[in-house]
Amino acid sequence: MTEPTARPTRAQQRRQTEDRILTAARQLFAERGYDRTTIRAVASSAGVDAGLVMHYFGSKDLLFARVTETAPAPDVFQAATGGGAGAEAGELYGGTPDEATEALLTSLGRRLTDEPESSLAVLRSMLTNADAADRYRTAAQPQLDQLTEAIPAPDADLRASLLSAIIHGVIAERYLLRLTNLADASPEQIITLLRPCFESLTTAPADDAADGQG
Amino acid sequence: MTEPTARPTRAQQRRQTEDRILTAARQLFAERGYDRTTIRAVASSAGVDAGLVMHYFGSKDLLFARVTETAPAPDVFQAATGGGAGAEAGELYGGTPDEATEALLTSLGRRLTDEPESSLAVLRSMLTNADAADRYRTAAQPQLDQLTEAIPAPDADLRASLLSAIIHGVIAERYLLRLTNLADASPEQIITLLRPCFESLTTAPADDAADGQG
DNA sequence: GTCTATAATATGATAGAC
DNA sequence: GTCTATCATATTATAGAC
Repeated sequence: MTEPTARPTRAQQRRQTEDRILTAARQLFAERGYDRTTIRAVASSAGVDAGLVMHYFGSKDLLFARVTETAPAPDVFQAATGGGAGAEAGELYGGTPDEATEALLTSLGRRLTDEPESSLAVLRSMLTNADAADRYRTAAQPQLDQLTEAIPAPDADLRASLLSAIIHGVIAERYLLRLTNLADASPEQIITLLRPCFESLTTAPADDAADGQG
Repeated sequence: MTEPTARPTRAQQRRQTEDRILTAARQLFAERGYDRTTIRAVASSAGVDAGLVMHYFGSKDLLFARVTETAPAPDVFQAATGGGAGAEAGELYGGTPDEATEALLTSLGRRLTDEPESSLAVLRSMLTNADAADRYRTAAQPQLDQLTEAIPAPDADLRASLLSAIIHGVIAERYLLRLTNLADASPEQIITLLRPCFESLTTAPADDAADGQG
């Protein structure tokens, strides 16, 4: 029992090093994508040896999985439900089209302010890495379900997919391609310009809503 | 002069083999992206040796450049101007917002029907390859300029960028990610759903148009 | 708990044979 | 004009030393 709380235990030490590695990996995967990020570069950036990274995470695939599994699935209605402790993340919310629009815009506003690096790692890699693509599909599905639920139209699923694709394009060009107009614009500017666009997709024409599945 | 036109000249033979290699490369770059496409795989797919590919194109970078330089820059107003021999590709066209919307939708419709593989090669690779990213920026610029010209608003450049980002997202999810809803939808369905969205971005509110740059 | 040494493989590129 | 052989390098991954 020498120095009961002074020095970190081996487990704490390991956890700390693991975190440094994960942080370095997250950043590099987000900046360069899966293929162009090497174990060596991650280790060097974390100030450790490449062998240690392998020892802790087993393989590059598993390291990438650990980095991207922490990516928060964007909950469309997180904001609309007040963001309190009440609503579960996966819970479906029978919102109106207007609520869906505003919730989606709020969610987009957060992402335009500060998109998590783990999400950028997925977005950067998903066109050339099957695991990343799966991760994206899985993460996007609840959002798609929520939107589809809220859109009163026979083609609600396609409308939801278009909304998702639009957000994908905007985030990709702002953060990954860094096209100047989109990278420099304020979240508010973008939100304001996209609101009518989103409204048109969440709100179906009157006859469409009454229509059949054809 | 034995058999003046019967057998192909060496130049013709070479050109033919080059074309086979380019076709194979185009397809593989579009399917797997730059990094995951190997010279060996291209050669094998073209039915030749890897050394020959290097001999003809010099390097992998140059091969990719040859594949992607043939990607047609989408001209927004190609359709609106009648598609005849009159308008140059780079010529600016002082269209109205409504004309811009319809031209952009027509252009998108073509791409939703049959996006060229050389464009897909660029789109697939541009998040992880600087050359591909430059190619995309260069190809998108004329379209952005045309759109900005046609949108009567102080934030016309941001509106144009958003339109471009939206198209990018839709094309990427349809062809590269192959998300089912977007991959299965008909061009007409997508066009119809996006028309109001595009209209809202090309058409500024009345006071905005009269406003200053603030 | 961390690092060194090395295996096993794959790649872009080059030189030269036929 | 096309292919064989090879170089030089870089990577993930493993085994074992300290």
